[in-house]
Amino acid sequence: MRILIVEDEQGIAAFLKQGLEEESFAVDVADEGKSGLRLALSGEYDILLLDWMLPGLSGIEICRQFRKEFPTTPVIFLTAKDTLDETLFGLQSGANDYIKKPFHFEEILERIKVQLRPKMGEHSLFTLGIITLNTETHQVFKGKEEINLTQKEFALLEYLIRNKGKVCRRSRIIESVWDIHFEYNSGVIDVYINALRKKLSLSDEENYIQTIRGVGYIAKEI
Amino acid sequence: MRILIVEDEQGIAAFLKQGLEEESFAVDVADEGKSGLRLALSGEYDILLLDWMLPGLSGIEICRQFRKEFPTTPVIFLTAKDTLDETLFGLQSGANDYIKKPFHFEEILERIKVQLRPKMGEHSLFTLGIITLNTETHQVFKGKEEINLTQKEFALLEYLIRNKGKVCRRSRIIESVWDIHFEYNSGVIDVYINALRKKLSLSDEENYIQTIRGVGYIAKEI
DNA sequence: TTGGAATTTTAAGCATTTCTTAAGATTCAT
DNA sequence: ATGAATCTTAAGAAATGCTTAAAATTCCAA
Repeated sequence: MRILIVEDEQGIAAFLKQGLEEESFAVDVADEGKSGLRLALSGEYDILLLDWMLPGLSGIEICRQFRKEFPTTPVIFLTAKDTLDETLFGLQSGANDYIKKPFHFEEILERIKVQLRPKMGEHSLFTLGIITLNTETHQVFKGKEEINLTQKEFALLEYLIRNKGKVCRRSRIIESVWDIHFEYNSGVIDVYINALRKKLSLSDEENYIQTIRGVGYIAKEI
Repeated sequence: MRILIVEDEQGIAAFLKQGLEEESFAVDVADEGKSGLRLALSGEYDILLLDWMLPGLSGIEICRQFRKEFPTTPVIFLTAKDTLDETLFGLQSGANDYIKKPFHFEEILERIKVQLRPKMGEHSLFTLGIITLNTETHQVFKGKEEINLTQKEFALLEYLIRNKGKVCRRSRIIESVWDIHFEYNSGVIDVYINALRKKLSLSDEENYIQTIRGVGYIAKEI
C-alpha cells in the first residue's frame, strides 16, 4: 500500500514516514502544496495524508482537485485547527477523516487501516488454538472435524477470534454482532456463548472462550 | 473520570451509561434540562454529553451557561440534527464536538477519549512498579503473571494507579470508584485494599499500596 | 402462499461469583 | 496504656452468568 504525505513540518513528516514504513507501507513525502498535488495526481497512491496549512497550496485545495480525478481514494487531514467548523469545511471538500495535531501514531495508523480496509482485503483464515475459522468459505474446523455453526454463532466466534487476546465487552459484542446500538438487557450473548462452547465441545484444557465476569468474554489460546 | 449525560431518551441514556461504566467511567444521567444544568454546574464532571433537544432547557442553553463557569471542560453534543449550520451554531455556543444520532458506541467512546486525552493521559497501559494495568483489555499483570481482579478491585487499582504518587483520600475514592456522593461510613475501601494487597501478594519490598493514616491510601513505586 | 424446519430470542430457575456489612483482632500515635 | 484507625475474616445479600426449554421469527421448498 502506497501513502503520500503532504506536510511541511519536517519532524512530523519524518515521524510518520518512519512509523508507517515500519508497518510496511510505501511512503512518499512532499513538503509543500504544489509538488504534493502533482504527486497525488500521479495516481500512484492508495491514501493521502494532507496537512491543513501548507505553503504553496492549501490542503483543502489539494483535496478538492484530487477528488475530481480520484473520487474514491481516501484522504485524511492532519490539522492543528481545533475549531470543528473549519474541519467540517474540510470534510465537505471531500476528505474521509481528519486527525487533530498533536496526534498519536497508533491513532493515525488505526484511521489509515480503517480507510484502507476495503482495498487491503482481509485475512479470511483465523485461528484459535486448534480451531480454524474461514470467513471466505464460512467454515469452522476443530482440528480436522468440521463444526456446523449457525450465522449468529459464526458471527460471534468470528468477532471473538478477530479480537483474540483482548477482552470483548458485552456492549461491543452486541454492537458488532447484533448491530444493536441501544440498551440491551437480555441474555442472548450468554446463550450463544453457551452454544459455541457446546458445539466446539471445549474441554477444560481447551477453554479457549473464557468469561470475564462483569465485562464480557475473551478468546485466547490458553 | 466522571461523565454527565443529559439526555431525555431513556434508552439512549441507559445504553451510554452502561457502556461507559464498562469502560470504567463514573456516569450520572439527567433526563431534562434544568436538573442537567444544576448537576453540570456542581463542577464534578470531567466531560458533558448533551442532548440537543431537551425538555426544560435546550442543550445549547446548558452549554452556554456551563461554559461561563467552566471554560475548559469538554462538551459533546448528541444531535439528531444533521444540518451543518445548526451544528455550527451549537459549536459556537462552546461545544467541543458533536455526534449525530444514531451513533455507534465505539464512535462516541473515541471522541470522549480524544477530548479527555490531555486529562487522562493517552495510554490504556498503566504501571506501578512491576505491576501493569491495561484498561483496554481489563487485565492486570505482576511481572508476567496475570492477576485476576474483580470489577471493583480493578476499578480501585486503576484509580490508585492513575493517581500514582498522590494521596488518595477515602472520600475521593468512594466518589470515583463507588460513585457514592454522600458521607461514607463503611469499611468497603479497606476490604478492597486488603483484597488487592492479597491478590497482588505485595512483599515488604513491593509495598506499592501504602496507608496514610486518617486520610486514605497512596500508590507509589517505593 | 403456506407449512415445517431451522434459527434466533426470551425467560426462568439454578449455580456461582462478587459485593457489602459487621465484628473482632491488630496496629498506630499520643 | 488508651482510643482511634485500620486490617482481616467470614457470612449473608446481591449481582452475574449458565443452562434449558419454550416462544417467536426467519427461511426455504412445495
